[in-house]
Amino acid sequence: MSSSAENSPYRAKPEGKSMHGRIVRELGLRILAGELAPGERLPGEPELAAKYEVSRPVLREAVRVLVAKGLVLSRQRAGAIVRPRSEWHLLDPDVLYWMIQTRPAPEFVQMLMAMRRNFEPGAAALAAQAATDEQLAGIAQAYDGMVAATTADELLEPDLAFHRRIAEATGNDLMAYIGTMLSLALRESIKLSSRLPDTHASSLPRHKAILAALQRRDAAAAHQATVRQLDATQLDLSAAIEISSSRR
Amino acid sequence: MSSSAENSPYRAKPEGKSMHGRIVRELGLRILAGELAPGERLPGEPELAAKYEVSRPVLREAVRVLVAKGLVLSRQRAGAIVRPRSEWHLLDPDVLYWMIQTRPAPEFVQMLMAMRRNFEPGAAALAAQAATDEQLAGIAQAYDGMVAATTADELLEPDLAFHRRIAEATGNDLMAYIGTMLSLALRESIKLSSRLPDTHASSLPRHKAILAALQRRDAAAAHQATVRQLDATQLDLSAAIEISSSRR
DNA sequence: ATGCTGAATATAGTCATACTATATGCTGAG
DNA sequence: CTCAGCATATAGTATGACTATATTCAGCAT
Repeated sequence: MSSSAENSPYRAKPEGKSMHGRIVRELGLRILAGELAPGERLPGEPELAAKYEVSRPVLREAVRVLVAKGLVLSRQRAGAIVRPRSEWHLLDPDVLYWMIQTRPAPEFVQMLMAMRRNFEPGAAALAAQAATDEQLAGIAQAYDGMVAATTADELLEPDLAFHRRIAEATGNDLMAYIGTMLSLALRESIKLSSRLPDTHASSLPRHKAILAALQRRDAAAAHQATVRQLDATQLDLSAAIEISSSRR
Repeated sequence: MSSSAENSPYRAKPEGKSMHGRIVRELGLRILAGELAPGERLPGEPELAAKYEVSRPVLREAVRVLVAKGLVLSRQRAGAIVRPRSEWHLLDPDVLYWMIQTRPAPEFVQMLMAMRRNFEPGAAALAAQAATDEQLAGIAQAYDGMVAATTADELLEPDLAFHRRIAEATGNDLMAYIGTMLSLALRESIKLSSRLPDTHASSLPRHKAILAALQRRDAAAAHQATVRQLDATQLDLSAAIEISSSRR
């Protein structure tokens, strides 16, 4: 309002996205970063609206979204307070995204890998039993995309699709959702951290083993092949973390 | 406005909760029930506001929440359209809750059980390695609560807490979140469907085996004991479903 | 006829202001 | 010292107006 405000109240500053979207992102990141700690009360609506240079309705819409994601609790008279971490909807894509950006990458990747090791083998086993022919074809197609990739960068998307589609092929909506979120988290983690060494040559046969097991409808083999693939990934990651920490 | 409207615009009709909360619930349920199908465009804001007898800002806050949960996509000029099911945030507590209320119970419970079988054994194994003494004490306390229960109803909460706390004891926030959502889903499913036969006597020793393995820090045993407990639950459920379907 | 350009239009997005409802805290009476 | 009732701060709701933008369609040029 005060500093270099335009004469028109409708200054066009989309600044990437919509007004309320911008505020959701800023407040969400501040909460995830711990700058606004659980139990803490954030400023009143008029104050926040002034700070972000938006009207109160827009500010309220932003707060509503944060409430919807479990980050804050808004009560009359008391104001909006940050909820304890255990109440946050960590598997909301936005919350997950903010989490990636505010946590030490190695720690977060380790958490992701623990999730994968506890999720993907069983998902593959289920997919071996439940996948439709179309879904198997989709997984095979993702594998083909991996084969066609010539750089680590080109490998990323087909690789993610391969694992995500296996989760979808379980026929279990909740598992498919988890697969999608893992895929999202991995993508952003990798984009953010330094590139991994080229695992192209070593990872292809392991993925092929998973695909073959699925096509044979061999649940046990699919389980085992996925475990092996994750073990290999874990080793690659450990090496990469080793390198980046020794570089520092 | 028209039918039996009060003279004051601020008619006190909290009807359980806040205005926008009510609308979020109604629209969310209609979407989950398929009454508003993916791809379908829901009425414009002024129309919806009139229908639910609220002001447009309140209606907009409700739509924002639905957007935040991945159920709808709101674009200028085009209006708000229902997103495909694969985009919904199924592990959002509200979405999960609406899902429970709009899906055939047996089908949903089967999906939940598949999730549990693919999640809890591994979580227990991790908890055996990572749990703090306080967390182990909390799990033991939940077990004591199960022992103290005299009815199937009293058994429910300690039982849920037992499994949820194991997930928390993995030290992995994402797993803890999944444990919380599973707990929520199980509670509501059970409340909604007919009570299960009294599994008190048979379930106690199996839970004790899990607890003992955790206290011994024996990951393999914790894994195995959890698998056994889930197998038993699966049998109980199959029997219960058998009964309720033959009754029909 | 066909493809392109630009104006009309419908709809969500934003703003400003005013008033209400309610939880909290304080003050005074018992 | 306890409790009831009032004052107050803050979120909740309402109204009306204006803006921004994507879509659609008409008119023009090719």
